[in-house]
Amino acid sequence: MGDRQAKEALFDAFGEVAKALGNGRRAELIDVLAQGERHVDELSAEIGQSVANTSFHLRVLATAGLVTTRREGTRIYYRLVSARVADLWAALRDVAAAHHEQIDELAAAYMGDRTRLEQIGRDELAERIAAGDVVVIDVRPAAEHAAGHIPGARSIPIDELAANMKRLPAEVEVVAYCRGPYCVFADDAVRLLRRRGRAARRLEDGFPEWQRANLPIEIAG
Amino acid sequence: MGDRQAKEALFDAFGEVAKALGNGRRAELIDVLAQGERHVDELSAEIGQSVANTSFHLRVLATAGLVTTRREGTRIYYRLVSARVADLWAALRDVAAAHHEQIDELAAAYMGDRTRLEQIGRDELAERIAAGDVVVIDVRPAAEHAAGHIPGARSIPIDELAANMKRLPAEVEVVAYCRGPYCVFADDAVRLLRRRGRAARRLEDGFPEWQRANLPIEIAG
DNA sequence: CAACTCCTCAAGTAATGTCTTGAATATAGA
DNA sequence: TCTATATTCAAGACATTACTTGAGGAGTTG
Repeated sequence: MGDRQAKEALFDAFGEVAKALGNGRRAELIDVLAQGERHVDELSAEIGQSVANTSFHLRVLATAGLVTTRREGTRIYYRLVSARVADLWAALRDVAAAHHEQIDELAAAYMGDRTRLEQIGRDELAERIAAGDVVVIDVRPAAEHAAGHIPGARSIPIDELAANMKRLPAEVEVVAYCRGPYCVFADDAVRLLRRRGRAARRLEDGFPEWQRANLPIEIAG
Repeated sequence: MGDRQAKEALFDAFGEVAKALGNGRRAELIDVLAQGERHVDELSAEIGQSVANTSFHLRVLATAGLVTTRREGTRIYYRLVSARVADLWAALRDVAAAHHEQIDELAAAYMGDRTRLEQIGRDELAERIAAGDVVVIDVRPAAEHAAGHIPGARSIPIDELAANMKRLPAEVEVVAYCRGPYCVFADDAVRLLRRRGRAARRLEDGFPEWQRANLPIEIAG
């Protein structure tokens, strides 16, 4: 007790959890799973890897105690073990963004120029929803909307936005949201809407952050 | 923009930060540095590694943007880049403790039996300090006390406690604290005090958590 | 039960991580 | 300037990780 070997084993175990997050593909998986459960095939497409490799990474995450599974027919659905895992992911992202200058450049390369993109805060959006003078669109894939979304938000995956734009009520501001601060869907949606002359902003961050702020959510509606 | 390659680069960068924490020795370093700055020689003794290897691990942490340095004469002091890093470390520890059953066993092997060890909450301790009916002892190494401590706490490193016990005022409860939930010093102190018939409890968690709870601290007093 | 879908497992390879040893650098003090 | 101290750097041995390919297991459907 209290000796070096036992201490090493304990801290190695903490390290194992960090190591599980220490791979870009696994980080992407956590980011997607923070939206809700998904099956392996979808996840594999999401991170652009083979199913075998995706399965391997998911097992690493499961062994580290970060994700768990549920079988439904031939499909196996993965989900985060708890909301704390999403908290950990957010903390990691925040530290990385705050102290790793490179992140800014990489984010800019991935997200494009965001300087002219206006955002709306969570609390303000909650008020506007209550007042009813805003249309909220969820531009994530339909499966993520089904797994949980902001109350009243319409599911219009980014790929389908151009075709469905006319069905949005006129003369009302549109707020788009997606997965989080590093998700491009909402940015793309706002740019598209503005090009077509609509008033549009993106919600700060995304759905998991809305949920973590204890704001109301709706499931499969 | 928005393509897979850019997304991979961004998430790889997040992964790099996690990877920096993904080693038991580096996790120990973060845990120690959460107490305040320390120089390489001390850190090397703290994690039981060669100075060269410790220096290597510190450079990994620095490259990941988690720690930074300050030179003073021939010594180089390392510290966490910001309080957010301590938050990240706490989030990691919490997730690990909550979901990785093995942690419980490893913690028990390292910490010993804690079932009979009473703790006192932060808020309760703050009140008791204000009321003046408690003696608070900081059983971490003196360097950590010097880098920041709970107001009024006496520095009595665990090695020196047995020799200094008589100097503690009689008939007053003693509260010991150290580095955090996985630090053995306070446990050892409480066990020693109780064996000698003193009323003693340990503070829940440790100094970094006290600081993160925005309770008052004192530096080099 | 045969064919199919979805997922996991095993083996292999190239790349990366950990720790040791010994040399090199930077600063302080005689 | 010489010496001592504190830290970093470089090279190398050894273990681990990431991804591919192909086979195998589990459940469903005809």
